[in-house]
Amino acid sequence: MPELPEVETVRRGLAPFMEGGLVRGLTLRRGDLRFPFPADFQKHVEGRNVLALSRRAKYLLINLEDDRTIIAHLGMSGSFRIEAECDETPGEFHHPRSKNHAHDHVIFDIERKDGPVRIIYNDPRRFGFMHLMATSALDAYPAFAGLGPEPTGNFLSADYLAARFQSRKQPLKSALLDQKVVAGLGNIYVCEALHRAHLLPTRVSSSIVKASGKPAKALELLTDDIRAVIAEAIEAGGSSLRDHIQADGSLGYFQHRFRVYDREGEPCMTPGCRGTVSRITQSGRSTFYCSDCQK
DNA sequence: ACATAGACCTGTTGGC
DNA sequence: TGCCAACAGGTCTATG
Repeated sequence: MPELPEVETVRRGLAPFMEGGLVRGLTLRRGDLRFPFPADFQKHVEGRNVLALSRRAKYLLINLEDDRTIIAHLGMSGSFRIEAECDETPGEFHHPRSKNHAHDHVIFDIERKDGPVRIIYNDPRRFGFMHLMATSALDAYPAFAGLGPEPTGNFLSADYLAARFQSRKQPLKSALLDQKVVAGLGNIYVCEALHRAHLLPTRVSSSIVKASGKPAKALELLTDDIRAVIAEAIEAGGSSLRDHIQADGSLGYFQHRFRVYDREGEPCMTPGCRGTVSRITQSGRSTFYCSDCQK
């Protein structure tokens, strides 16, 4: 589920409940997710205030006082939800019936001026993980070394991509999935961006760079489309927050109409295009595209 | 440098 | 209805 826009939505949803709150309790329902939890995880976290929530690529960063930051990754199936205290029975929390509580692995009990809240991390497949770093040493976190620029910021440009693609024979799909090229793109949004840019996912990356090393027009368009796809998805996440947060407290899953992803056999949505969406496998992942309007 | 396959896990879906 | 294979939004490792 979580590519950059979903993680950003989770961050925005959690921030009002966690920032400025005190972690009264941290409950681990098992010893590990994808990796073991940090040694003395509770000891480092309990009794500390949450200063801020931020995000890098698909990583959620929970910054605590005393130079500590929790680095959380949601893997494929991780999600957070928020439970408020019941009015009638203080100490009890609202449990949405729709949720499968079997995979509630981590519980943050947050103390706030307006009452306690419970933040629950649920992850059926357990590909997610949580690590702990000194905030002052965050840059030394191995996964952050060599991470590409965020598609939301100014460092992603056609010139930058041209430099990265210049000698790449990799297909565009693989190059864009590489977190060292652009941080935060995943299978869905790469498919969507390439569809918007009318570029075949199988196309050799260097083919959209001119001999001079300057970006071809196609790469200029691709850059804009990556930005647009991500920005729109973050927007969609924002509206889903307003709609869903009261319903069951879940964060991260939101309705978003994709133009190609998971639409195999359906008509291409490019205006004027009469093609049909195809599915192929590239490096073990499904790729969706239209062979009529993507070249 | 690059591609592919497999690993980690459980849940959902679609075909028979 | 049941059963089973295929597949799922992410990374990491090993192997060619």
